[in-house]
Amino acid sequence: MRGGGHDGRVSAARQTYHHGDLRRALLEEGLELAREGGPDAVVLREATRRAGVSANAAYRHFADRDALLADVVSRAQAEAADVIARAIAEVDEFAEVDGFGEGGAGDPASRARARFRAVGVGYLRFALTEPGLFRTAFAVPTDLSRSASPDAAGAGGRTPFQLLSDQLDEMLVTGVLPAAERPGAELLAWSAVHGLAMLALEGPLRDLPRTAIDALTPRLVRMVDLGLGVVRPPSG
Amino acid sequence: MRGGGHDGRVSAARQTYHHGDLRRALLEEGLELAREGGPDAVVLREATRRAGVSANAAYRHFADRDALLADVVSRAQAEAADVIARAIAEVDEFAEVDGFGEGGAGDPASRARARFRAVGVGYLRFALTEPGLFRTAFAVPTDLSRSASPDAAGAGGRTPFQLLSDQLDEMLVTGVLPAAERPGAELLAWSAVHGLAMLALEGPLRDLPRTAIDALTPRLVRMVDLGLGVVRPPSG
DNA sequence: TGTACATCAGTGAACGCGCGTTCACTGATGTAC
DNA sequence: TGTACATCAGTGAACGCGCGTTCACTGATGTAC
Repeated sequence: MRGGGHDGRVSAARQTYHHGDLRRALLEEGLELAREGGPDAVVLREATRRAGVSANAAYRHFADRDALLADVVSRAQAEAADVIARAIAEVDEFAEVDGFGEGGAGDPASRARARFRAVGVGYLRFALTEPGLFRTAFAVPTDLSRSASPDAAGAGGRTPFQLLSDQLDEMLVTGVLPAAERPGAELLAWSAVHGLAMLALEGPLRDLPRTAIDALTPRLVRMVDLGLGVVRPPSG
Repeated sequence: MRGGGHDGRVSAARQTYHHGDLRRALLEEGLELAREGGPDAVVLREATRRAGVSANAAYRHFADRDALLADVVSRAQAEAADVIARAIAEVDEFAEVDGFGEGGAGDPASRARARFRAVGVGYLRFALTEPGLFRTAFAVPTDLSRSASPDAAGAGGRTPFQLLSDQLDEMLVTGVLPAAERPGAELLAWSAVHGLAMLALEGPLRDLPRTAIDALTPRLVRMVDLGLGVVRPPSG
């Protein structure tokens, strides 16, 4: 309520000459465009059109189109973090209800593994549920490094990368992950889930039915989990 | 020599009214454009410009821009297959020279593993050496399914996917890969290397030095190898 | 061997598209006195 | 409480860009007789 008398989304037909919160409105429209069509769909003119404002009004709030896109990327990353955090939380809830059965799903090591796998499951869930936002968050071709976007954090102020790091740390502490494998392990794990998402979204696997990808997900996170955790390689 | 008196690449200033082999020339220029700037850089007008021909001359040989791009994609995939096949061949050469030392690198199982890992090494080598072609071969966003491109085969008439399949079959035969893990294993392995390549090329890891990616490569293929090969998961 | 003619493979000009961005401007707001 | 004025946040029109694609055309080639 710090602004004027407006609250929330301002509809296309506005009364006042001044918009009141155009910056936020453009960001919101940009995010919606990204949701619908990925990063390339974040078009300045379309965002202003949807906000019911002239095309160049955007330049009062963003240096240029890339500045808007950079902010949209941050928001998309935050949404990804939320989905991943929720997947992790599901593991914990499940364990509390009936997870202490056979195999000892309740011990710290197993919990660490389950949470780690949940990061990958959440990542892929986000990719398949929100393909446009996913590509905006993690596959932006242009150079957006100038903005760096410190507010990319979603769940609990943590980025997707940090959520992944947290679980790897836990695996290290609980003895599931060899210390020698810890450095850079984020990138190895990230590569696997990112690759499946990209192949399914805009790669050669685009025509594969979504159920096939869903079936591959647990196998993929299992592969990463086990592949990272093996202490002594059998050969070479 | 079945055409006229021309041989190989025709230079920009050509003598005859008829080009002689414009289709091939446009394909070659298109491939070069892809090499320089990825799939988006495959621009019809630029290809004709470089071939020293008017813009619409292309329509005598390609239905539209996407038809040209589809053919370029096939060629890019063939180049990828060549690089991968070479990586596999290196393993064999290495084993013949001095590979029969400690650990038994010469036995069929180890050879199968080494060849399998070489597929990933070759894939990543291609991605980092020819980023433009790589993205053209494996990350084309548009829908190119109509062309299907049966001539995407490079080395020995095999596609990158087939080369990968071959090695997985060998792993199965030599007992390295459990039979239950074989179906769909291509996609799991492919995801890992594809993900690292995409993160490094146009994702959030774009600023990571190439040496860092090179250092990750052996760890990644090892992770996949071991993660796929574990028969009995320790938990859940 | 010569010639008429269909076909093929080019040309030059133009269209429409939608974009990002800039220009000179004007309506609304807030502040000093 | 009123007023002058700087500042802020919009407007409308236009520019230039490069693209894919279409149009009506023309030069070169090959083939039937």
